[in-house]
Amino acid sequence: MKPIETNQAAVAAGPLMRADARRNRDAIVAAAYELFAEYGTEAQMDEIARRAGVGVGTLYRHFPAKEDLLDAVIARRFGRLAERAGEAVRQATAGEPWDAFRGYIEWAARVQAGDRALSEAMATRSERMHAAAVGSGLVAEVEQLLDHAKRAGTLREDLVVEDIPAMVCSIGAVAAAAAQKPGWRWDRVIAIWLDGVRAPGISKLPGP
Amino acid sequence: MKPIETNQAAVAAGPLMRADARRNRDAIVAAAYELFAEYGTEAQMDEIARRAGVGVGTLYRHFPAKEDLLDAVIARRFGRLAERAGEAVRQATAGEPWDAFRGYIEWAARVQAGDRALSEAMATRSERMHAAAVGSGLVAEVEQLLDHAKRAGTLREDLVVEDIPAMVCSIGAVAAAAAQKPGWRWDRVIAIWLDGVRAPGISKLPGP
DNA sequence: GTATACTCGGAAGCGGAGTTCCGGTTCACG
DNA sequence: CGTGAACCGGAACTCCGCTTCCGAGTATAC
Repeated sequence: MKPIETNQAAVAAGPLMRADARRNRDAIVAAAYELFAEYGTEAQMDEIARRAGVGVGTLYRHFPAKEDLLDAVIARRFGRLAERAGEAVRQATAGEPWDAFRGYIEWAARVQAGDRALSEAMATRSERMHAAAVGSGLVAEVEQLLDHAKRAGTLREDLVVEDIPAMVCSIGAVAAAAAQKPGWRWDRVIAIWLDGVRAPGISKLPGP
Repeated sequence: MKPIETNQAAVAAGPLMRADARRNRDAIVAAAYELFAEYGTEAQMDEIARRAGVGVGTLYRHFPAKEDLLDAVIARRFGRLAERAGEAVRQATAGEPWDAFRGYIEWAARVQAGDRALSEAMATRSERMHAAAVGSGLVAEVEQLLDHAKRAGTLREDLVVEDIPAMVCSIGAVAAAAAQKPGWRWDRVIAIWLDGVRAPGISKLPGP
C-alpha cells in the first residue's frame, strides 16, 4: 500500500560535531528512546523534541525523517541485545547451556514487552530488523547459544535461529495486548514456548 | 495517548430497511471484510466505499464511524470462530479430543494469519475482543474443548482458556511479519506451542 | 575580540484520511 | 401513478502530524 523507499541515513555523529550539536543529538535519541518505547511509532516528533528540550528544527537537522530517528533508536536496542547475548554465551560455555538460553530468552522477551516501537518494527519492518540483527552480531551470538544447548541435549535439534525472532515477535504482540488487558500473561506464553523447544521435541516441526 | 470513548453503535440492520439500503449495507460489510483483512486498519474508507460500489456518504449513513464498521466486521469473524469451535467440540465428544483441539488451533491460527485487522484488534483492543469472544459463545466452546483434552490426558492441566487468545494473538503478529519476510514460519510457532501444551507439562506455568 | 560558519527554535506549510453536507435520486405505499 | 420519506453520491471541509524555512543565536578559529 506504500511504496518501498530507501531514505537517506541520519547525519552521522562524528567527533567533528560542535559540542552543543552533539549534546542535543544525544538528548534527542534519549528522549526518542523513551517515547518510542512507551507509545510506539505513534509518538510524535513535537513531543520528542519537547522532551529533549529542543526545537523540532534541531531534531530534523539531526534526523531528516522520523524513520531515521526510529532506526537510530532501534540500532541502540540491538546493540544491547547483542551484548547480553554475548554474556549468555559465556555462561553457556561455563557449563549452564540451558539456563543461559532460558535466561536470555526471558530477558529478551521482557525487553520486547517493554518497547512498543520494537514490537511494531519486528512486525512491520522485519526485513530491516533482520539486517540490523545480523549487523549487530546478534544472530551469530544466538546461534552459538543454540548450539551449546543442543550439544548438551536440552534443546530440540530441529530448532533454528530463525525461530527465535519469530518467537520474540510473538511475545511482543501479547505483551502489547496485555498492557490493556491484564489477564493475558506473556510470561505464560514464554513458559509454554520453552517447554515446546525442550529436547526431545514431541512432534516434528514443519520443515522448509 | 487517545482518550477512551464509547462511540455510538452502527445503524442496526432490521427487516424494516429499504431493499436498496440493505443491499448496500451488505456490500459495504463484504468490501470492508476483504479490505480490512488485507490491509488492516489502514484500509481507507474511500477505498471500501469504492469497492462496495457506493459513495462514502452511504457508507457513513450505515456506519457513523470507521470503528463501527470495524466492529461489524469483527463480530462476523467471531461468529465463524465460534461456529467452528462448536464443530470441534462435537469431534472431541466423538472421541478425538486432542485432534479436535489441535485442528481447531491450527485453523484459528490460519484465520488469524489471514486477517490483519483481526490481529491488530487483538493486540490493541483486547478489552473489546474479550467481550466479543464471550458474547459469541466462543469462550464457552473453547473451554469445553480444553476440558475434553485434559480429561483424555493429552493436554496439560495448568493450561487455561485465557492462554488461547494470547497464543492466537501471538500467531497473528508472526504472520504479519512473515507476510514481508518469508522465512518466519508461523506454522513452526504453532507446532512448538502445541508441543508445549501437551501433557504432561515439563515446567510449571507461572501462576496468577 | 571579531568573523563566520554552523546550529537553534518554532511558526507556517503541506498532505492525507476521516467525516460532513446537501442537492439529486429511488424505493415503497396508497 | 403520484407523493413523500428515505437513501445515494461525492465534493468539500476539518483535523492532525510530519516536514520545511529562515531569522536569531552561539561555539570555534584566528
